[in-house]
Amino acid sequence: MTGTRGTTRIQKRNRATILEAALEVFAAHGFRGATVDQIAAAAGLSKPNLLYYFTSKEAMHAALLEGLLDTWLDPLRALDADGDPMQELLGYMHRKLEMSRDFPRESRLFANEILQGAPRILSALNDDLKPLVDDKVRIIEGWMDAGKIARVHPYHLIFSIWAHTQHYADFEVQARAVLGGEDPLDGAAQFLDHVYRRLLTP
Amino acid sequence: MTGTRGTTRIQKRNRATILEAALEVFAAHGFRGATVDQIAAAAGLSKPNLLYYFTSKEAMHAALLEGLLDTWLDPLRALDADGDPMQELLGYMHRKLEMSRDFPRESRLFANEILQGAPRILSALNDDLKPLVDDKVRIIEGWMDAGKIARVHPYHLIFSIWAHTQHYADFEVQARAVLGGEDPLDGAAQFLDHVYRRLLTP
DNA sequence: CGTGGGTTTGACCAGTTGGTCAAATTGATC
DNA sequence: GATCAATTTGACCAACTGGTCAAACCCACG
Repeated sequence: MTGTRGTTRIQKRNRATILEAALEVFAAHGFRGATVDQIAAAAGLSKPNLLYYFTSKEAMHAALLEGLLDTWLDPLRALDADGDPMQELLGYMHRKLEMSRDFPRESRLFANEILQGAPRILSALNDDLKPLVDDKVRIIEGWMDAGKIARVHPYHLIFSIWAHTQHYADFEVQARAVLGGEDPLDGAAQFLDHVYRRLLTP
Repeated sequence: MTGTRGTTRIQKRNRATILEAALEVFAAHGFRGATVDQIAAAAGLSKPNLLYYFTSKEAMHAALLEGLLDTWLDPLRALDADGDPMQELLGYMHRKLEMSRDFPRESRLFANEILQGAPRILSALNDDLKPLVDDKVRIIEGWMDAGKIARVHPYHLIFSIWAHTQHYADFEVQARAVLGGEDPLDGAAQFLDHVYRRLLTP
């Protein structure tokens, strides 16, 4: 496709188009539920053309997952040891909540992968996710030792934030049904702000 | 298969065996990711034999989902307006958490269905789930009005409990990776008890 | 023990799916 | 505008999938 030179303008455009379509379809139907034909239709390209840019359906899925975990963890990386503890933790929660609103398809893609046992990103969970969380937990424990925030199990605190934000993205249909059509995320920010403020106030 | 008489002993046994196998496979791979052959292998029966007891793959899935929502909501139904508010709400949370431990496959089956947009149980969410939640929310609001528990958004309080318990069941792989192999549910009960006690104490 | 319904299965089928390939078309560069 | 690589596609294939069916098998009951 490209001899020894870098990527073409066309390549760049088509790769992006394909990944956008693949995200849409994988998020809606899961890996096995998605078909290359569906992705091709969503991308407005022919099936053989997709397989000219990505060697397989697997490759498209892998390309999406590759960047995802990184993006997903960016808010946690931003947790600053030198900031105000309550502000930092609430800020982290709010950023994650914004991602639930802005990237629901990415959230579902991730959820699908974890639900199947994380076969394709288990190593990344151990190699990248765990060290990062361990690092941030140490910061949080420092804040607790200093009496800046109340003492709670720091790992479960993070799980709790993940649980909430993932739930509002992935289970939106259910929450919306219960609320009679109202957008669940409308009240979520205020509720969660209150929950964690109350939990962490010393 | 059975003329006019009731179900045979063999039927009862095989139906149960098949549903058990189907739950295992559907929970692990989702509806489209599961194959009838896989279920047959897991059940130790031949594929045509499965289709003798269930008219289609869809029918097996439907049979599983049918009872699931009911089972899933049993703990919420048990929420007693006449009980002690804090005890009732903490008890509900703990019962849900026990279900995460005891029925992780059912939890994943449910999660898969919701993730795909709840195509097969959306009507049940509106017809059964919503009225039940509405009813219990009224009870909770009564407790808040009476000053027995702190005032929080009651719907989001329920979402919060769902989010936590669903997370510990469906994202177990991730949480376990972060904890370095330790069972996430070990510390969950104590953490959540603390969270909701602190949140709801007036 | 035979008989009739309940049960099981090997062989089979049509539709779908991921992927291939040679040929055609397009685009950039001189 | 000639040339060659990059791009696109129609036709095709092998494997898989859900489902069918006639024939075989088993089991209770007389």
